Amino acid sequence: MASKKPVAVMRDVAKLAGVSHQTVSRVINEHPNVRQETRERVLEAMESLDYRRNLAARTLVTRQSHTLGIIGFETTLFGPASMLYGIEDAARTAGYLVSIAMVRNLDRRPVLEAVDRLRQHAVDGIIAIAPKPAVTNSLLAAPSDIYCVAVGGAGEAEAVPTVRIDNAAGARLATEHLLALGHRTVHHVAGPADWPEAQERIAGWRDALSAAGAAVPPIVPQSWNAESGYLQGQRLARDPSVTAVFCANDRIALGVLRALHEAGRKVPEEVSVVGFDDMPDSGYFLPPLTTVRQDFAELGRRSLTLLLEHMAGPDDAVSPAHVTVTPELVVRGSTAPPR
Amino acid sequence: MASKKPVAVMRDVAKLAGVSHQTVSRVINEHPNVRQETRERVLEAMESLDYRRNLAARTLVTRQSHTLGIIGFETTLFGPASMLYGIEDAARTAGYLVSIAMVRNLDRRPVLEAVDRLRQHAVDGIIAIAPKPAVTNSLLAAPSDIYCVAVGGAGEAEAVPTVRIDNAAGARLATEHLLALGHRTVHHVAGPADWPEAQERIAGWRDALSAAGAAVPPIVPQSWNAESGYLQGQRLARDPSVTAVFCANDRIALGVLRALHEAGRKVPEEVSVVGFDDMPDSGYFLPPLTTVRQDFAELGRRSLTLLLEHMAGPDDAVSPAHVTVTPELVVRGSTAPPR
DNA sequence: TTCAGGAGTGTTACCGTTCCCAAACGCGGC
DNA sequence: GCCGCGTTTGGGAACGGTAACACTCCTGAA
Repeated sequence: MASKKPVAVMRDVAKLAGVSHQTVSRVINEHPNVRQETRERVLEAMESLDYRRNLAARTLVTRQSHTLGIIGFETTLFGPASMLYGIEDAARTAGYLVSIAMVRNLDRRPVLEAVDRLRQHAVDGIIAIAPKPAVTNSLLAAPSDIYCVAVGGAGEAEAVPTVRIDNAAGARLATEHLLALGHRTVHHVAGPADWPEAQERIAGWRDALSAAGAAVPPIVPQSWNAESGYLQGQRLARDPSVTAVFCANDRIALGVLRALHEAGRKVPEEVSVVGFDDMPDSGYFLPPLTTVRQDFAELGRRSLTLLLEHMAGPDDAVSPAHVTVTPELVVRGSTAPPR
Repeated sequence: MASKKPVAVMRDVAKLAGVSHQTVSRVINEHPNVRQETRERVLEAMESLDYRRNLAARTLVTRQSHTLGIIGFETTLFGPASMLYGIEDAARTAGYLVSIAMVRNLDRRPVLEAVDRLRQHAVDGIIAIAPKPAVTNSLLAAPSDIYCVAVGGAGEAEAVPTVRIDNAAGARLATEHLLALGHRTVHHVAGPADWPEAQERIAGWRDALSAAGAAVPPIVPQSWNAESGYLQGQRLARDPSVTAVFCANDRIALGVLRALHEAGRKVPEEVSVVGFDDMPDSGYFLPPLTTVRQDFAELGRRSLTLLLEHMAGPDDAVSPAHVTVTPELVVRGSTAPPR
């Protein structure tokens, strides 16, 4: 075998180029005061030795790992996964590596443990994809020498900078679309009561109904998944006065569609349905789902920008502490005027 | 403000405990030769100073970062995202942090760049979630001092250790289920031709048909998404002899279901449909989808185990270089005997 | 001619660990 | 009482970078 590889270090490069290691350091850090000729000689030496700098050594002295930490929850779902993707993409171009620390539940303990784990690995900043108050609060309790940003959450007055979409506006968009089609009111299948995002969507829906003078049907907040949509859909299907349903996300909408179908109520002829998220295949539901599109990847990118700005100089406050992205209505085949 | 925090280092702990830094090091590394009383004194000092060791310094000298790298592709999809989740979970309990490097396409260049990026950050090993030959080949071209494992791919004789599911067996399961219901043959909507997993599913499907003496209909490999399922579904819907369709994944199946529905062909009464993957909401399709379940998280966990074993001692070859997980048929409402 | 100042380079210290080796200590056997 | 040996402890030297500072040139103004 003998796949000996005497990994080249800075001294080797320096020796080969006939300069001091400090000059090599200056070259890789693009320090201006290096003669062009010297620089080239060093670069050549680096090339021929296949040199790459030891980031651990650099981190040790600079206290910057050029690594960002992400705290994630249920990142198997499309939304969180896309945010992760967006963050990683932006981080890469900004010269950062991304490390992940997932939490199984959103209690204080696991979140703090995750922060701690990332901190030991000297991450320069943390983005939390876990939009519940418990998480942002835990973030606040984290050591203050580390920069944190939360993405996808809600809450106005959080002390932690946040990137979020305007859930209320999205819900209004959906509700107004249905009202404009001529529905007398719009029912809502809400997300879990303890998620701010679900609350904001409820608020937006309620606002739109009130503004139009429409009745506000009761809601029964449950879960984000298709099953809870199915269960609530069965209830709604039994009520002949229901002609329009706004679902807190696309998965719930999928369950509602199935319940309506099984009850023999045609969509969109008898009942219109709107979702939220615009998952990859929502356009292939039966019927293709009208929904509110969230640009998750954009959310991820924005959160990274926000984090980097805060890291650069927290006092500058270049961008506001809370960034809001506006969602967009995508009209497909699941909505129509009432008969 | 003045949130000064003179982070405690090993020397501080040593001083407080009245020992040398070396003894502190022995305590945190659980070296046996430390007197019980001394150990306790040191632990107490660590506690009171809120000491945590500087991993960069440790990495510098041990050349082990206790970080694992993951190369991912399209990790917004449920499958890859779940594998990532499974890997992270297992890595955490094994004491590793996970860093991710995503690639936008599977050419050699981006993959090698990803390897390089991870290597600079001194990861101890790499798991590639990107099951195409181009990737595993690139992995082989990577510097040999780093351990690599591929997950979710196919290929028997790869030089890179692999964890995969038995796609052929899964496809056979699906096909045999349909044949057992009484269908004369089974049509297949395949995945992209250049994915080994798609090829294996084709092979399994073909095997099952041949074994039963059934005709083997032609296939038109396309993509993994609902759209391509929809397009192919429209073609199949026009052919009245089609009574059973096996789809290469659940998303394709969703598209096929929509095409059949639009063509007025009832599922499962007129046509049976089977998917592959068992995505979270497949049970709420119209009708609920019979499918082949892949345990993605398990795949992730296994790949981590394999990697750790190889890192511990490549010669031992504790477990075989290629681990195969068996999928499972989940029967729901989209399959029935032909009329 | 002298001197200030900046560009280009080298010298040395230091970041916080772990590793290597030696020293101090305790203990049983001669 | 002394020696050999194993346990416990400490003192340096790495590890591979960056930061601070000093030193040489060279230029241009006084």
